[in-house]
Amino acid sequence: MKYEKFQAPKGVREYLPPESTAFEWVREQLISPARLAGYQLMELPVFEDTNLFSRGVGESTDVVSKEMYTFEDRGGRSITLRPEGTAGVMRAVIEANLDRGQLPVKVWYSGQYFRAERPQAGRYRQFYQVGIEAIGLDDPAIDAEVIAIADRGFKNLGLKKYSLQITSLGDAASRAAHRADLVKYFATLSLDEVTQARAALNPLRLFDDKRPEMIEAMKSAPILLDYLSKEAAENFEKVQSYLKNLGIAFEINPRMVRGLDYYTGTTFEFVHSELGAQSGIGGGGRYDGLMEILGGQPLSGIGFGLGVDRALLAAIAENTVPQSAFTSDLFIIPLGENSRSDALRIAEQLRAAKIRTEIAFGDRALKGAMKAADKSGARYVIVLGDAEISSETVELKRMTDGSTKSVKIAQLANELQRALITD
RNA sequence: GUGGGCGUAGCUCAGCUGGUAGAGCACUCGGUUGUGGUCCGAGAUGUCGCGGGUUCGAGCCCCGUCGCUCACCCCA
Repeated sequence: MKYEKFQAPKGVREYLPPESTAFEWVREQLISPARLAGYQLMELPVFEDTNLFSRGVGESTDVVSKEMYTFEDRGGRSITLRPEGTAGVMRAVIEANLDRGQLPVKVWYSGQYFRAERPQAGRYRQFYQVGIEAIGLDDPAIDAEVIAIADRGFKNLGLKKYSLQITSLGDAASRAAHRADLVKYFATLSLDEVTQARAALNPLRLFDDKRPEMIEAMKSAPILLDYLSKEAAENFEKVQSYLKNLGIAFEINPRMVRGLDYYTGTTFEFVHSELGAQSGIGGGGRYDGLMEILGGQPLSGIGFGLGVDRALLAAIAENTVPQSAFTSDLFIIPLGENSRSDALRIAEQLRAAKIRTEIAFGDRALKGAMKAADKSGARYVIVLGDAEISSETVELKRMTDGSTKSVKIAQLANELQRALITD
């Protein structure tokens, strides 16, 4: 009787050895700048009350209207697997009253997110993001710092073929004035029903329409940047000057539209040129009303989410991933049943001394075990048989040149530590 | 959700106009008794994604299904 095999659910991306090493590296490079800037970890649930997202992210977004993994739990609650990170962070900050303490609240997070889309290059149903949020202060210098942290993450990866686009969605007054004129402008166009519906939900979305005739039609549409209030315009100017001073290249893209409704003010996106259709490797922006909408104080915040999967694809495309598979310092080959126990004990002691140690398991011939040691990339090898155990001495073999040296087992840790430094 | 391409050994793939499967790499063992990387030799492995149909006969044709992939859409 043979059992049927299982497959991973559709659209999930898994990282197995040896590739997982690269994934781990990318994630670390992306988030380390945030740690260095004083952002602290927030570890949150992957599922939340469905309303948190429909209210926070916005009903008009595709993310909420057709991409959420929503189900009822055993208590009859409507639960949704998180499609993005910011709403959950806000909920936790409000719930724990972190916004009553010193501001800004600076946090980072990392984990998987879920959207029920058709899978594609760089687009998965479960994907990984790292992100940060700086909550509670509306200071353009924070905007610049947040962008700089994201940019440093990509620089850490060695990426070059990416660009930063920024714009400002202004404050409430700016958007209201613009929206009125935009709707008037749409009336002069003959839009099909679907497009009209999108425009009704969020007029800005038409700027993202990729059909040639729409791109043409939107060319003379009023631009939000021209409607910024004096204060919003000044803020945006400051952000730009800070970025210039930081030496971070950017271009202003007044037609940029983000997929989440909560964005206001400074908004940005990192785009990589070698990734095909799914080119966004990260993005974020300020969200003035989000916290209040979610039942908290009317505080502003800004943050970003960076795509770990896509950043990895970008690093692969630019060939910047280091070849750093795990290699051990010492490979122990026990010969015969008697030496197994000693091999385990010696390995344990060496690891306690931070020496990376592997053991050849199973009943392989010595030749096969040596081969395994060689392939593992181990720098030294010892064979442990009856003779070695009774003499308490092993031949420490250096794999690079095959040379050996007699070493007392008790002295192995010291000897290896010395040898590994001078090598 | 819509459309195109694909699905053969662990991996990369070949398999001509239908006649019941191969290569390279990897893997295991060996080249005399306890020392790797080269070389030589030997060996194991597939319900040809799954289900149904056409046919004397299907990996090759048809339908369905699952998955992968690319694009639309959308976004990380």
